[in-house]
Amino acid sequence: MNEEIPLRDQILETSRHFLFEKGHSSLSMRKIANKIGVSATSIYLYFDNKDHLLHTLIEESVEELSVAIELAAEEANGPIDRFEAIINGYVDFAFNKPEKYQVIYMVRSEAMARYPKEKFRKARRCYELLVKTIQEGIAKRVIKVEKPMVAAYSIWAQLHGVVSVVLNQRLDSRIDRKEFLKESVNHIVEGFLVRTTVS
Amino acid sequence: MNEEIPLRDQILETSRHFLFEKGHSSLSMRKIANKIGVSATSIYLYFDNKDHLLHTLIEESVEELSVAIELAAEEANGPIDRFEAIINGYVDFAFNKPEKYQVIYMVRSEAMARYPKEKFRKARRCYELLVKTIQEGIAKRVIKVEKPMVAAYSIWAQLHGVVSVVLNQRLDSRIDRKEFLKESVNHIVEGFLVRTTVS
Amino acid sequence: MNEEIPLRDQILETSRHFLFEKGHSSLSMRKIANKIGVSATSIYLYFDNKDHLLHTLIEESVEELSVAIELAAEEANGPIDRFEAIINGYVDFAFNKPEKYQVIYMVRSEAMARYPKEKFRKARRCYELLVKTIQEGIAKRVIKVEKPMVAAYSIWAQLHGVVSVVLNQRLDSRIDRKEFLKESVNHIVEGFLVRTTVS
Amino acid sequence: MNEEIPLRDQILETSRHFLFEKGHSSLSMRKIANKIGVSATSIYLYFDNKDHLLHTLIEESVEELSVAIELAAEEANGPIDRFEAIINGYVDFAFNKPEKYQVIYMVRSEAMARYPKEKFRKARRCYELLVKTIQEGIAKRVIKVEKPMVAAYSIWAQLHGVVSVVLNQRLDSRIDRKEFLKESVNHIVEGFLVRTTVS
DNA sequence: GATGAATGAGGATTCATTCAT
DNA sequence: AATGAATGAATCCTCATTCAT
Repeated sequence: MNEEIPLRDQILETSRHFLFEKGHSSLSMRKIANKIGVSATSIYLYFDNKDHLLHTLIEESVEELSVAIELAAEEANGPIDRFEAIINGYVDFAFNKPEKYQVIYMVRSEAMARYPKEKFRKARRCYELLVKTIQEGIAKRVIKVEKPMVAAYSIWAQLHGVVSVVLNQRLDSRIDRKEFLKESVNHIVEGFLVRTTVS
Repeated sequence: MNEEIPLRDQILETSRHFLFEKGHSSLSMRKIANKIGVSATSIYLYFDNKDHLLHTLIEESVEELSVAIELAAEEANGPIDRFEAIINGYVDFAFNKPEKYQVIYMVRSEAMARYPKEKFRKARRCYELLVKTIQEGIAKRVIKVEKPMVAAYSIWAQLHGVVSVVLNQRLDSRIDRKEFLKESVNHIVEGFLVRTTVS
Repeated sequence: MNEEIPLRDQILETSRHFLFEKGHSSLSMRKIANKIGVSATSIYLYFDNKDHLLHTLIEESVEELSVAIELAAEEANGPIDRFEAIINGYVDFAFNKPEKYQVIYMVRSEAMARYPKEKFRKARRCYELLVKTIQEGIAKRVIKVEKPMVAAYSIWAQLHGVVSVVLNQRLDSRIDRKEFLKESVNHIVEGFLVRTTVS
Repeated sequence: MNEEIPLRDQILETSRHFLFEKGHSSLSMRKIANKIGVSATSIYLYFDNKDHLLHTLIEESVEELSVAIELAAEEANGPIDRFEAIINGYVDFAFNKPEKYQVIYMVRSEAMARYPKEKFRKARRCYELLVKTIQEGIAKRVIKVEKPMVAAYSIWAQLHGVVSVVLNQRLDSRIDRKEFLKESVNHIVEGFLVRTTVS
């Protein structure tokens, strides 16, 4: 591999790759090391143990997703614009960096159980941004939602469902990915917006 | 464990339990056997190997979900009723038999790659029921959808997203499960129905 | 398999087949039973254990080889004729019933260590016939050998070497089996015979 | 065991020992490790798997036998001398390093089927040396053979038969090993040599 | 005669991790 | 900063054998 890239990053990158391609249970320290071309011991110079590696993976992905969404949101004007920016930011991240996106959801219970609770809060940052945006929309009467928190979580959950189906290749082969995605996101969003063009 | 229950069923039950609680990668033949209180060898009397066990698990869950949905659909009158029955059937199954529901999605790529393709088709049975129901609804002008197949898949994906969030305990603790679920399902469904009570 | 054949014989036959095709280490009671289409337990109705089965296998092969050679020897007139009959009997048995022949040599030390010593003596029956024949030949001045016992063993060993090479498929592909065999046997025998056609 | 000897060599040595004493089917990675006093895992630091270990064993034995014979052949003058040197080289190797000799023939079909074909060719090196020597002998009219290739293979097969009988302890206890060997080799060789001392 | 259910021991192999260098 | 050697525990799976029926 490219020798310019710091080993730590190579480890994270390779881990993500394995996780994405082969799933959690076939991620092994040795395989990572072999793929990179270093000794397995070297990984321990950067990560205390496998859990630490996995947690770092999650943490960095969550952080990157948060930043991506925040960046997208910043450029938006007005709540509707920002609302859509957040959703598109989420979907775009998922498809542009699927390996990083998957990490957030793939590493399940076992590793998660040992994941420091406080770091979960970070993950909520952009969720709270969504809640705030919805509340603004309500105030400006452009978004129609009863419970912003519930709506925000629901949107997130639905988006995740839609994105997962595509990324996990569970989509029926007769359906066009892009069309499916556009339609689905549209459907998720539309119910929340106040119809401006009533005849 | 209860000695009345056939060992084969105990194995399946225990496997599901492990899968649900600890995730795919910590499901081992030994652990299953130990939990039940039999030798690991005994499992091989009922299943050729771990793959066979996992595939049986998936197969039975898919079958049970299909039957549950079909049963719910049968009792319905008219496309809208049936549309809602299918969706409720799905959600109810997920919450009444979460371990069985999870199995369908949890056992990922590795094992799936070796899962006989023909059995996937069975899984589509209730998906096709949904498509047909939507098409009927369109014919009767009670459902408004451009591409029934895309819509059906989208609904399924969104439902799965919503259900997963709850089952995986990723829901914000301040949000009430039931409310979240009701609101979400409502939101997923409503966009498709032709508004009958327009003022 | 043919239901006419007694199970005991089917077991022996199948065992020989496995031994010949796959070697000693992949001969398992279950595989034998599966191949025949009975339960593994059934084998124990006819054989106390695996050792007993193997020993029976050896014993029957040795017996059959002995009988074959004795039969061949009986028909011969005079020591030279009988000498050649014995050798041809050995070689013919090896090639007509290779699976039975191989059994005699294939099942090695481990099982042999537990093989009742007295049964080894049986195996010597035709060896002693050879010794006696040689001695007769010496008496009649048609065979020229200093130590009949040594010669007999040597002949046997050389024949086994030659036969093994062919049966184990270790023969160079450019060499014709039959020619190799004929030449080799010829060479082994000829040194012992008194040249009758000396000018 | 001696701690001076590299583990890799100890593994090979111990494997040979097991193979020789107990036969192929009771050679297990664990047993090897236990005998040496290391963990079974350690073997995998030097050999990819059991096959690799077995193949290495064969390869090294074949190589050593080849070298031994070539060395013996080099010192000889003239084809007859060399002819005998080769044969003696073979027999001497078998008796001086019986464990290494046995390896060449003992590891049968199963493992052999996966043995890289190209390495078989190496094994033929000294066989071809024998062929060449016979051809030289024919040219110089000291060896009388019609088909050198066939003869070479036949000699090899007969030698192997004789050597095996002794090494496998199948020799009648009343027969002296050395005498048996000397007589046998003599008998194998003599037929090929042109009688120089005709009266 | 024959079997199904069950098991303890052992098979090869992989794993995360440690330690001395 | 990096590694080679080593390991205990775990993985799936197969084996010969037993026992009740």
